[in-house]
Amino acid sequence: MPMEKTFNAAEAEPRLYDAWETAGCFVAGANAKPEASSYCIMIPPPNVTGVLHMGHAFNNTLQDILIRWKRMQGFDTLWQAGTDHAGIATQMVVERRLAEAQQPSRTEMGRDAFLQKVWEWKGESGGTIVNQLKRLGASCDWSREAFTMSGAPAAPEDVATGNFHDAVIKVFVEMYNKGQIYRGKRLVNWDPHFETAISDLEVENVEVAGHMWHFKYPLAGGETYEYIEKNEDGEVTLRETRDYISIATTRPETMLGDGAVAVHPSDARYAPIIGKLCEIPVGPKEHRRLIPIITDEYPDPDFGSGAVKITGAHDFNDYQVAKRGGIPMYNLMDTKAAMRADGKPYAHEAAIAQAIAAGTQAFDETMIAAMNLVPDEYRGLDRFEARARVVADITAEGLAVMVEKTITDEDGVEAILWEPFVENKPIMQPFGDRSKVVIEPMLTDQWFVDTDKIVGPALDAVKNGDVKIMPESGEKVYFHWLENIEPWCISRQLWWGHQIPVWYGFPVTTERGQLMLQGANGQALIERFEEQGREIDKPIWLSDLSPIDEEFGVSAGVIPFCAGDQYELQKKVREYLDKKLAWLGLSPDVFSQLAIDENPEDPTQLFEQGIYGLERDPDVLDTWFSSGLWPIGTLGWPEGTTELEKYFPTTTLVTGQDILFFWVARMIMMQLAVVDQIPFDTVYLHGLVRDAKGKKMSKSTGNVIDPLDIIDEYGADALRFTNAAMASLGGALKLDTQRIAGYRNFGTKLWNAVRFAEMNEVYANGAPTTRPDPEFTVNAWIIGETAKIREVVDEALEQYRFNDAASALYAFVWGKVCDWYVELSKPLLLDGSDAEKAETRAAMGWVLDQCLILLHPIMPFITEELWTETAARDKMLVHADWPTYGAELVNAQADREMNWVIDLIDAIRSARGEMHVPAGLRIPLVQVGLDAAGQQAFAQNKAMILKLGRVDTVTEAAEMPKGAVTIAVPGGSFAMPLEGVIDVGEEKARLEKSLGKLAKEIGGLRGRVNNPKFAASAPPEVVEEARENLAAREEEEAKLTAALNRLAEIA
RNA sequence: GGGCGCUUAGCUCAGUGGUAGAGCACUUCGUUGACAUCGAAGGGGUCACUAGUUCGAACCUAGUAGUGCCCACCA
Repeated sequence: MPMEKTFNAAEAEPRLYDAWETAGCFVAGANAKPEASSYCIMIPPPNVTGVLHMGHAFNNTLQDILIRWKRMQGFDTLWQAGTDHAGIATQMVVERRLAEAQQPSRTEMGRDAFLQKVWEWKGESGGTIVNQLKRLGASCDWSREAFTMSGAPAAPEDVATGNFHDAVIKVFVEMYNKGQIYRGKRLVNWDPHFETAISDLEVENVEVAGHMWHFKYPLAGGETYEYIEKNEDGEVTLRETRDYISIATTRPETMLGDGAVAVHPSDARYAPIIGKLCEIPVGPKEHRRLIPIITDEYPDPDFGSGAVKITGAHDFNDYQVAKRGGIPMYNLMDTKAAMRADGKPYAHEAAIAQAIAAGTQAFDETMIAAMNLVPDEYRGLDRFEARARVVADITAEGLAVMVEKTITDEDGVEAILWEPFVENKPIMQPFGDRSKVVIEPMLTDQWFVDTDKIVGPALDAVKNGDVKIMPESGEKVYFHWLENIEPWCISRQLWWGHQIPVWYGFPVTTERGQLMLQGANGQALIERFEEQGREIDKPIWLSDLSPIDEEFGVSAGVIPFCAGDQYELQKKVREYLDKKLAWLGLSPDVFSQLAIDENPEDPTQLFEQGIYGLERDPDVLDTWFSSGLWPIGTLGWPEGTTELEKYFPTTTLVTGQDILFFWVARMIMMQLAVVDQIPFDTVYLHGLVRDAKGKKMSKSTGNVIDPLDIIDEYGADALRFTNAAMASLGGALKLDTQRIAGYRNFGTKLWNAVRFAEMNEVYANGAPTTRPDPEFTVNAWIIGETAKIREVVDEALEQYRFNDAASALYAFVWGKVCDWYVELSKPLLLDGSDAEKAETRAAMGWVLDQCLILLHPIMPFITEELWTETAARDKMLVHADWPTYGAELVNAQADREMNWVIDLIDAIRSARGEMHVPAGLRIPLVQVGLDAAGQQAFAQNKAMILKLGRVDTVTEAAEMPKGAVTIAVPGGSFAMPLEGVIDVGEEKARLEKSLGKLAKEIGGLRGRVNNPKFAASAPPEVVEEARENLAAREEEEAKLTAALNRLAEIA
């Protein structure tokens, strides 16, 4: 049965993928040669709720090319598959689904029920992206599919195997114990939509139209001062008596939390009022807060008024100033970024704040955090509403700075108007990358990785070349970020994620003076002892903080106990109690009954619920903290698995440059911090896949290309080939469907070349097995060409130049095999001798097999189909041996001869075309003065030349016939006597055009060859090449000039 | 403000010192026994600009002009 004319991708792809998977072709170590070295790629885990987009398709195509290539080479390969739990993204999706289904909200159903829902959703949708990756042909080892939340408490066994959770927890505990993780109250980026802290990287700064308002902060007690402005020459430009200080702000609502006004110490304008108090011009008049005017290096005297209000709890700059100056930082907003409505009435709070500003009231962090300085009338307002209200109120009171404005009415009369000074200016505003709402700097307790402590080895690893980042520009970006790295906020106020393994105890004292450590639920440790009938003989004042508490990292009166499991936790609590009792001078024996329960009935439950009433930190870890452990976590760490032994450190990481900081840098840091090894040798970074015009794909623009639609329409191979062809190092990735169609056509071309072979009995005796030792030039030539291309492909892939590999294969298969070899073989296969037929069939079979092998990593489906359909094979193509032949297969003589033949056919065709010889017309050819090599080449390939040149007869002549079209070849000339068919003028024009081109080339070549400095400085082979080139051009020029002269004789 | 790129044919892009390339688009011709998802031929480029280095520059250096991305605290 003859083959179909085209490859049916839709039918074949699922069938082939299934066959590979069923046969276990992708499992770790499949097709590995004995003693093979390992080659491992970790998939960048897509979000478990995700669907495949073009970025995934591109990224995974490159990984698959590498892994299939290495697998065929016989390496012990592993492409580790898996998905990421994607904290915020997944929680967002599930919450939205609950809302759509009109089910109780997250907060209504509570943490456990909600997590149950998330796991259900994971079970439903988690397979989606995996199946989509399979459609792309990704040859991951799915039997090892990992998940970043596997092994977490409450993880249903059917949706997540493995134990990533333990690795994450273990790392947290180890880093905590090494002091690389700490907790503290810091100003962090707060996302009011998700009500969680986020890291710097999750903030997008966007320029938006904003306003800058200018307000007067009146000096306390009606004081005045001489305000003097001078120009550069020191001349006074303004002098007036002021009873206020002018402040500019883009965020008036934060004025409510001001702790001071700062000016630069060198700013003479404000020197008279340094240390005085001024009034925040908002809120009820009788309770206006007074704040000090201080100096700090931060304000720029040349910007605005030179005076800056300091709101430590709502601005990152102000935070630094406030810390330096001991200025209280009043938090104004709740978790939704609405103005706080809790706490005591404003009058009460303001009075305390007043005392603090006056220096008569001591304060600490906890006390400040509890205070609500939002005036009663603003409480509960959204921050933007509050802003409008504050502006309106200040303006109404006349405390806005006013400016003159000249207006002209209809009659051309000018009038001067005073209006509030509000500048319209673009400001950079921070937005949450997921929520898209304005991020609020918030003062909260969070967990941080002390990146300074672990960044060094990560920098060194790239600097000394242990880890290579490609393209190289990525290394510069990497260095720049790591050298200026900030602490990494890793706690998130979410529910979906790895809950932080820290339990808190509050050392407190009861009325009886005996309670020592309790959780938030009030369950008290001491009561447990009393239940057990043990009397405490004297009161224990454990609420007194001690060096012991410091040692355990007390923060805001809370003692954290970080532990990876219940035994550790019990031991830590016990250790704390023992030490504290000793410090108090009590016998540890008091708590001897606090025996560590080595064999609890249900340890998990005990652990999860906390022990002894301690409360577990409700927060979860940043998703990137866990994905930062992807390399070791998926290989089974902390167990010393054979996979870990074999595949770690992994080989290549292929990922988008947009997650260089999020993921790549952190993986390097964390792997080095945890196991003191680099996670991979090479990082291949690529850009964002864009549309044909270079625009970012987005739903709103409507230019999103769905890879699955592309696969449906053109097949996975076409998409993959396009991806490979786009993947130049550091190149732009513009996806054009026309291009995809072109590569689909390429597949069809290959298909039909094999179809031709099949029709010509190439596979009649089964699979092509051995490479023939060719007698005939055309076969020797194509075998040499194949050998060259194998070297090119390997070299390109070694250097991650996917586009070079793809375009070399394209040019070879289409341009050499199909356009020339198949055509040249036709006279041999159709009319040749038995020997010619047999050898050509064998050669063609071998060459096409090589094409399938070399193309397989890029186009796995169509090549596998052709491989298995043409003949019975020992192995599937996916496991075929990758060839190693090279230059030794190139036959220089055959090369020369075939190139001469090809050039001749080209010249005949070109002349025919330009002379408008009808395509169907067979013409006579005259050969003139051909040298021996030419004679031989012509004679040996005569049938091909006649067929492809559409020549019917060949004669020899001593001289060029008149009125003929001239074709100059090395070693002689040919003529096409076409009197009556051709136009003499046209031939003249053709020759002149060729001569013109030649003259230009010859001019350049002569200039070089005749320049003594060229001969002296250039490499000998370059000089030699130029000389040969010149000689050949000159020979051609002479022939064409002679032809032109002959034409002149006629005309 | 800092950093990193980019500028080559109508379009999208390769090309890192030695005769300017590909695909698509365009023009002409073609139902030649693998393929019209095809074949043959052809047109089309001061390699952004300027100045250097070099025997020789699209490529190296410096600057200029566009343009894109990342980072950044100017209230």
